[in-house]
Amino acid sequence: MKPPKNGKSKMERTTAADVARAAGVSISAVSRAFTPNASIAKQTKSRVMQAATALGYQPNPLARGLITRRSGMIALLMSEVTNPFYPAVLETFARALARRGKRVMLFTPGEDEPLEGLLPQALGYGVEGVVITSARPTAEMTAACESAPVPVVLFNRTVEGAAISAVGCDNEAGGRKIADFLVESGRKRPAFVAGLAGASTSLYRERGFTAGLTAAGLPAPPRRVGDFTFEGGLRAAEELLDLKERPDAIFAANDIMALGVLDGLRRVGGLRVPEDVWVVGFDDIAAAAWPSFGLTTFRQPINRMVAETLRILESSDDGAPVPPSTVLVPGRLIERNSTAG
Amino acid sequence: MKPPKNGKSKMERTTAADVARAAGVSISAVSRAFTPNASIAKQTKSRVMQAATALGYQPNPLARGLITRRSGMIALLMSEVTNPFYPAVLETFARALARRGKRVMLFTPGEDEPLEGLLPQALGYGVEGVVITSARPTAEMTAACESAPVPVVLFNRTVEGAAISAVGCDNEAGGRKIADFLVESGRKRPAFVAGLAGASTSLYRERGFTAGLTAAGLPAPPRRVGDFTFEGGLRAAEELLDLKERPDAIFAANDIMALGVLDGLRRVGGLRVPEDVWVVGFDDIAAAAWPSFGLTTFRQPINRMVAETLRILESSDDGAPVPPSTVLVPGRLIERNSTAG
DNA sequence: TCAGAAAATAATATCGTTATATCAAATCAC
DNA sequence: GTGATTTGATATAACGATATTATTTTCTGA
Repeated sequence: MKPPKNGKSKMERTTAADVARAAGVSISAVSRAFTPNASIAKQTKSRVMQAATALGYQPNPLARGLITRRSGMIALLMSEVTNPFYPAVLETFARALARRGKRVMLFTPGEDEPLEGLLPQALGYGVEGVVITSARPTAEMTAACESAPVPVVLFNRTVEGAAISAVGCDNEAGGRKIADFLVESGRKRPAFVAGLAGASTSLYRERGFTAGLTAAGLPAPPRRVGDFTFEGGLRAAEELLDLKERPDAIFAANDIMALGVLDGLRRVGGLRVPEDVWVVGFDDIAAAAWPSFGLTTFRQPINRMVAETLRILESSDDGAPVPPSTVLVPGRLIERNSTAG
Repeated sequence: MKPPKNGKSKMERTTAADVARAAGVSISAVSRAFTPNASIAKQTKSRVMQAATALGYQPNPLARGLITRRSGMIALLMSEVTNPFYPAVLETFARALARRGKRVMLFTPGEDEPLEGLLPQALGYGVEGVVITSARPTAEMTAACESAPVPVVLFNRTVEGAAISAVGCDNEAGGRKIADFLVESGRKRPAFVAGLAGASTSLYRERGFTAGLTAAGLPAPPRRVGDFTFEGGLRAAEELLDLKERPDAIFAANDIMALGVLDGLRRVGGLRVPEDVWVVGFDDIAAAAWPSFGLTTFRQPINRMVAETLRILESSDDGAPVPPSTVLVPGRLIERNSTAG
């Protein structure tokens, strides 16, 4: 049994009152010392701060949040944590917020918990903003978002006609760019692998892709659904190989499916990439750059997307509601070995 | 401009007082209605609940947490979110906690933010427990953990001699098992790729591995450091190929490095796996099962590890401190195509 | 020097809940 | 039917901070 380092092992929390007593000032002074731009004399502030650090004091976010309605937390509603794109998003958010002294509170629905319940819960915690990623908002949810007392931003998805801010990559332009790239490189029979039905990202990427192909005089591409998963992509590739006219290029709506497609073509179909078939993805996750894959893909600029999201969240910081805005940041095509442009 | 759906667009939060008024009872009654095992008449409770759902009331976790010291949140301290093993852990925790009505609060250090600062912050939010994963606790931090007013559990790592609970896979047994497997299959020159220096997981896995080899009369394996990253594994593979005696099997301390090793052997070294060299990893992340890799690996039973962690966190639910315990759950070897046992 | 403005401090109300003490009513034993 | 015991409800005091208002001190300029 070693003695505890300082007198109190299960330490009582030190409160503002303790600091005030130690510094010989009022509690209000302590509060003001910790409030930026508050009216306080330099000398008083330094005395308070000194006492505070000596006692290891820092304001209790709960108590502060109760009255200010600001908890220093941003809620992140995320349901598909296993697609590597989203952990990357999560990390970027966490780091960017940490830099501002804020924290991420993660809300993931349980097994068959509906997403709707999460928003009120998050609001109950007094979060200062809500970011919804990788979850298809339902109609009720849309309404709830619109009347939420804090800014809500959809990340990497949009809801047509709803008054909710959204930040994303320009998916349609991305799809178009990929189509143009394939057409210019002489591909004749491109195919498409979609994600989940109803997902706005998959939808817009397909729209741009198809538009590009038809603009070049090619027919609308054959399509399969891959559910945004590796296994789904693999299955889709197998199915596309059974077509009368085998595709000479496959664009999958996200990278993880594209990797599945690649593996399906090589391991199951016995084909070579890119000699026999080209493969293109969307996202630019880390695995896309691994030598085994060398996946050509459309990079989503996560950093900028996160920065724009935070900008929107902070733009109504003083409570004044701002009109919802939609921001589309441009991405770019990263060519690797799965194509030979 | 469409009118808001219900009377109040930026709705005032409905408080316990509102519900009390509506139900014709005191505020205390409302509180007791929401407290399990509280002394309240069935009839009163149902009347309160009815009014509550009608008004869309639910207790404010902040206010509740302020006085009860229980916020319904578990803090997760995580620094390496990009190794796919950890998002899987994160998701498992989030789902398991959601099932109990609790939430995950994620604390990720900023760029060069020290880990020490996170623990006090988390405690300030009144979290009911802290799980530390993928972060090497320093000495100060260890002390802070020991005197924390809520249970702290190290997930997938241990600190020797510290009075902190820890949950992990039996890393030493895993390393031993892999050594035995390689030896029995006739491998003569196994090598090892370590993670970060000082990481307990890498250390124990290596210890078991080396013990198994020496028990079979083989020399201690040549080793390289791979920093727990794909690129590190790739580099380590290149270096191991330059040895006078080329290894005929490589065990990497985690899967992501093992995949890097695999790719390095194939793409850079021009070797075949498993014909020329065997590769074994540790974790069993999703990518290990992809056809391109087919990585033989030691599966960490995430579900059981999470369950044990929560059990420890909850065991001192009533405030009574419980002695720290260390739980090692067994994993198992998953054989795939990167070995030919 | 002094009135008036500005700045710094202090005192008190408040955020929304639960804990505690108190009291009234209902139940029980004999 | 009385006194002891349980049950249900209420009122009030926390929890730990900030907002607001009131007060004091310091500064400014004629």
